[in-house]
Amino acid sequence: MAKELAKAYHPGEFEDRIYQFWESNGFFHAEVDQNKKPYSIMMPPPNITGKLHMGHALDETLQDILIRFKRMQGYSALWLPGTDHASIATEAKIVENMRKEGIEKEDIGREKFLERAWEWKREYGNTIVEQLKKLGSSCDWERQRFTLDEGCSKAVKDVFVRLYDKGLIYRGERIINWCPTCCTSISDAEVVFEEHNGSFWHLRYPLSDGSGYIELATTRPETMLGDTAVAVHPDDERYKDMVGKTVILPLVNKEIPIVADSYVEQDFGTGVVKITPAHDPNDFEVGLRHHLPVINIMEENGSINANGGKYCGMDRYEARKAIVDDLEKGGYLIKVEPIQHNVGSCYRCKTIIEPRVSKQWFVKMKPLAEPAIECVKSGKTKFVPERFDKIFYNWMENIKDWCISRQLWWGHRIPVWYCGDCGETIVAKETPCSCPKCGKNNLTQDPDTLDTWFSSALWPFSTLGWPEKTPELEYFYPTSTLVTGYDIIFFWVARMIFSAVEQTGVQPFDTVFMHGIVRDENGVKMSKSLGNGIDPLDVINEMGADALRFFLVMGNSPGNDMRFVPKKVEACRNFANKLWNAARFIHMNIDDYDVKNELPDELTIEDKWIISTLNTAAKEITESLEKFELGVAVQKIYDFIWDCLCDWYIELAKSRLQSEGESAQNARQVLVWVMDKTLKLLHPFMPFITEEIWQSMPHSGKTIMLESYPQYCEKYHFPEASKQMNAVMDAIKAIRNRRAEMNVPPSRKAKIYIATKDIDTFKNGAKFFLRLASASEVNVAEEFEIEGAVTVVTADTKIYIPMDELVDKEAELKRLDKELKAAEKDLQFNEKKLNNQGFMAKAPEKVVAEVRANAAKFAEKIEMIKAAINALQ
RNA sequence: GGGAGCAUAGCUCAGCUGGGAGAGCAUCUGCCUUACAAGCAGAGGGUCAUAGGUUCGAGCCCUAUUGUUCCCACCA
Repeated sequence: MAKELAKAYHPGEFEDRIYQFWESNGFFHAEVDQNKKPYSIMMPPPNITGKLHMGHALDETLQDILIRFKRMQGYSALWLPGTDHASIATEAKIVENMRKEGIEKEDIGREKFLERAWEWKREYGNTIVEQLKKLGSSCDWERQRFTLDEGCSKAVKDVFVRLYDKGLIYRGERIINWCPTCCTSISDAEVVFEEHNGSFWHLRYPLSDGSGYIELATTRPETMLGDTAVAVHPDDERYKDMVGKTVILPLVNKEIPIVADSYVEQDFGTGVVKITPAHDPNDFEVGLRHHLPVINIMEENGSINANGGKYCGMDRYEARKAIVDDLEKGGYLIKVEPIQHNVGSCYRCKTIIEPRVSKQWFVKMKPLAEPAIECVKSGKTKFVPERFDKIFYNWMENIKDWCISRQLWWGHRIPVWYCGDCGETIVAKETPCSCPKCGKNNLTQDPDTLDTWFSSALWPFSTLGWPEKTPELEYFYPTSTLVTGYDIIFFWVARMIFSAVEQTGVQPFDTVFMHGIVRDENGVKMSKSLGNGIDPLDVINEMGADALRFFLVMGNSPGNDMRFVPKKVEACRNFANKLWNAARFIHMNIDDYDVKNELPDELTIEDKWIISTLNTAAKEITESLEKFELGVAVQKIYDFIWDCLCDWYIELAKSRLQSEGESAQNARQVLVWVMDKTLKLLHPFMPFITEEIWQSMPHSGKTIMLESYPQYCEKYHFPEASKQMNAVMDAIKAIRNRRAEMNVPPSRKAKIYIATKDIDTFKNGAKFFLRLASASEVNVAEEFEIEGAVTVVTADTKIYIPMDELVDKEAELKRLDKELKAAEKDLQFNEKKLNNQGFMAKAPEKVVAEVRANAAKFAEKIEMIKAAINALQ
């Protein structure tokens, strides 16, 4: 570690070195330790295909702040990192790469494909992890996990079998969302609805008995190939007579019935709906109610299949065109209306999804949802901010069964085998050698894999060794806090809750700390397609990780979105620079001396003031952190460092430091002590700079990150000294203010006369006026008789500055009069309250006392101003 | 259709359980005061969206309204 600090703050020169120092010393590692309380966070595993973006940076920063804070508070703080195999995204990536070589995945087969995938994972899967380190993330890398590693696989199989045995996993022909590009089913949560400008084709289907037509409208005319009925509302007078009749399906020339179903809205369109059970979720339901055949007309890639007759082989949109043409030619098309409607597309590839009946595996959600809701209702898991529990309830209460099978190869393969001989279905954790029913070994495993979120849903406990009862699971589980964005409540948070409650019987985490999205400077969501994303690594290179981290929590409240504003990052960098220079100042003063990091026996008023202020700050910062008010905490520490420590205490200390002897030595010690505590308070937010400075200061211990977090301490509470110091500071500010108003440069010193009842305080503080209020000489007494002076009044003082040539008696009187009026208004405000019986009777005593004190303060000030006016006249 | 958030200084946003409104940036004034011009000392700037209500007291709690963003459901 560097002993001396470089002349300017250049984070790039030490951040990597410090990270290595921490990591190589194992400071991030957390152990089961019965002498400590556990605190645990499971990192939301980023996709192995991912690249660090601002969203990660925010998420990681928040977690790191919490974990460093708790670690310093003495907890055994585990932050377990890992990555997600991201089935669809990764498989798409591999397929894409193979295509460049002219290979399709079917060409090489499942095994070879998986070999490639694992190879890809080995090569690129850790990229994002390495990037996380740049942020200073203090995770326990020794415990890093992967959602497709052996332990996770074991947990996944275990859960699958348990749920199956309980009847909560079933296989069935259902209508699911099909992505023709990814060629797999996806869950409801993975469908994104967007408004599209489409067309509403009005068609006429002729009645079989030749008595006329029935008119209906559709946005997807190609699906008519799979129509198996036409539906009207049972109460609809217009069509009452037609129910029970049949129509001839145009182009297909098939007779299909007209059924009555209350699903149809009479007022929408023509009040008639064509029913295509195989390709529309609502129609599927209608079909079930009326026992209609289900005709699948589509291939996996979205083209029309053999059931589509002459349209077979055409892409769905090509077929749409052809069918509309043919309908028109046949006289079946009445009109085409433009319509705006919502169309679902695949969250990953944006392809318009196709509802399609197919055989898939599902998790029965109702029985799982109820205990999960209860888990949050009872407060076992709390959302921060609270409002997110409503979103959670709403989703959970209306949840449909979860389609978990994916027609992909990269992922957890479904642990189900089918017997080729007797048709038995075997669900097992281990590959069975033979069919338990017929004894033959003609078994084939289900080719599908599971939804990625099925394995991430187990993350809080699968990472700790579940289903084994490991010491880690025992100690760290349930985990303490989950930090994540509100955008994945459904995908992940909700699924972790119901999975944990079902499998482990307890909540997966005590608190869910939600954050928002990082938008660009104009409030637009950052996205690859818009190219408005900002690379956190670029920001780190330019401003430092500490500045980026600080920015990400400053002025941000839980659950709210934020904007990335470069100017603000710069302000945070400037703050780091400020601290850096404060440290350099201290070095300048201590390097030639032997200075201990402990408080001297004798403390001056300014020492007591800064110690007391720091003490209060420590209390408030801790409280804010415990309430997840990180933005508030960071503001407090910013104010303390910049305003209290740098702008005041260091300035106040300068005169003492220039002297020799004990007084200077005491000042050095206080500076070192205060800096030490300050660095610790700041460390969770700005880990790098605090370590770098801390190492350069007198200290014991190996690293600041394992030091204890400053706590409020009664013996550092000095209310009286603080009050006195504040009186002096008020007077200094008032003088500066007055001089600035009169445009007097600081170089122009002047004598000052302080009239006050508190002579001791101001005689004591006289030296501060010399340096900080441009005084050439300070006189303190109860009263002065001075002609033609500039007068400054505070609650405790009346100060005369004889600067004859600057004194304009008229202007001075005017100014004093203005101040008098202001003070009188203040007094009135407080007196009004004191005269208010309701206030006196009902307001808390503390508030009343405060108002009383204020009234007295302003009354005194008024007297001072009046006296000053008299003296001037 | 259901639900949620937001509306505070010119801009971007804080304001924790109700006790006379804050920060950063921007603007203006004066300063190289030997840690820091990535700085120092000052200044200006707000009917806290609107209208009611509760309360001794409301930016904060309640009701309604307007504007805005988002989530869920879904329109054949």
